[in-house]
Amino acid sequence: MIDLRRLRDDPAYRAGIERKRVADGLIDDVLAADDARRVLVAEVEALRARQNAASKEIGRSTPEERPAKIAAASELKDELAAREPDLAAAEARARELALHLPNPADGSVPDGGEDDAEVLRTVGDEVAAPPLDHAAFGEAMGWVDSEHGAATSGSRFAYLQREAVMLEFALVQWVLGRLVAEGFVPVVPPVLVREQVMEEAGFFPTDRHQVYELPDDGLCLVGTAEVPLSALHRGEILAADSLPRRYVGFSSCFRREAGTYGKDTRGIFRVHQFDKVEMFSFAEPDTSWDELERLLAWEESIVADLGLPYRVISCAAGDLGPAAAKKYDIEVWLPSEGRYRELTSCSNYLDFSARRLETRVRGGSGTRLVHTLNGTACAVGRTLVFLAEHHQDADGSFTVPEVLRPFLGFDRVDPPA
RNA sequence: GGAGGGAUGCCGGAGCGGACGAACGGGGCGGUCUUGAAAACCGCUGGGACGCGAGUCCCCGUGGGUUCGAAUCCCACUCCCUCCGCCA
Repeated sequence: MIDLRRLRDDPAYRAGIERKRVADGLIDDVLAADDARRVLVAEVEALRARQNAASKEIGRSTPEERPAKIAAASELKDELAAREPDLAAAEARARELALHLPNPADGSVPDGGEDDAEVLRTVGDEVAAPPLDHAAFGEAMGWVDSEHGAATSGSRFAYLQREAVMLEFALVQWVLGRLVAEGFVPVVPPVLVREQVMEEAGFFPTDRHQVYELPDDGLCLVGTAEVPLSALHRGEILAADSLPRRYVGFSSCFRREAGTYGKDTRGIFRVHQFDKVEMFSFAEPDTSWDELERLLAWEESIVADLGLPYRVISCAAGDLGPAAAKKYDIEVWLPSEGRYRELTSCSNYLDFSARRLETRVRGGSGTRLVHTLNGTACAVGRTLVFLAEHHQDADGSFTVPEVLRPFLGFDRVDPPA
């Protein structure tokens, strides 16, 4: 949820929203709805004040005076009751419209869409493609069974098998261990959450089409651990000296991938269900930009230690999604496609989701909304995709990245005979 | 799944439908006293909306309802506890 007062008063704030390409007139509609709301708030509250005063007087009156005063208060009550539905309607409308406005893009974010990201740095070499692409390799190794996955659950589902499973848990162990050592609290969160949490975390209504819902129970399958992690301190006021609070969540993630027909259909690059280790920070408003850089640094070190060549981009305004004010993607070179593809990302939401979740900080200059940030520590499936190409040897075997070896009983995997 | 009990401020814990945003205790903050500290004593100590402001309004798990008036009565929901049943 955006800050309506700032939208009214701060032209830069409004400009940040406009850079995200919102529907024509939506901003003005929101402002108009909010103005209408405020007019009614003033009117209804004045009526309520009169009614409250009248009622209080009854309590102080003698029994003889009461009937007349009750009659008078009754009239005020009816007058109030006649206006209240208008206020409720105005509030609902203002909120409904405002929910569709995205968090403004930060000033440092480039203009444009998907193709306008700014490349910040490139690390490692753009190596040539190995004999097999990730999908063919996964099949050859007996790691990925998409055929039976599709038979059981439909397209974009797969059975992950054999060493790939061991690699998954090695990755998770390694990444969790590293981040716990940095002070992150490890969490296995619920993956089914209430619809309300989806809205408060900033995903509904804008991204609703990407989410699996279980209407009988009023629950949704999360697309990332970010959702339950952001709701962890819902309605709480955190002590300033307890920040930043950093959590690292492991969860399965479920995404409908609507609108991606025919895109990335090979292998497990893009599937409906995958596991992910996700970082999440609650930070003080004054230092959240530093926190974003820290998340990025952790992500880079993880990708680099896996031996993957990558580049860091700052996403353009139109590609940020509704909640992020700024987002870095780490894109890894995918040899079989001859281009960089997204592996991880991190974003600063500022107070956008904290406003709906009502998570605040107390201390210093009073009580303020916290800032929330999130970043991918390890998207397992996609990491396996890149490992399959970068650690595939000429003879069709697989070399285990150095950092994962302590968690596995083997250093390399030969192709099945 | 069945039967009961509960949810109040930072914490504990009161609260006959009318002066309750809320007694009392603890904690915290400030002050007096003291060479310093402790003790004692005094004061302060929730969040949010609207407004330039004075101020007004809302919040006692959540959402409705009854009433001139609800922390207090009614309904639904959520969560917690106890007992019974079932279960990986």
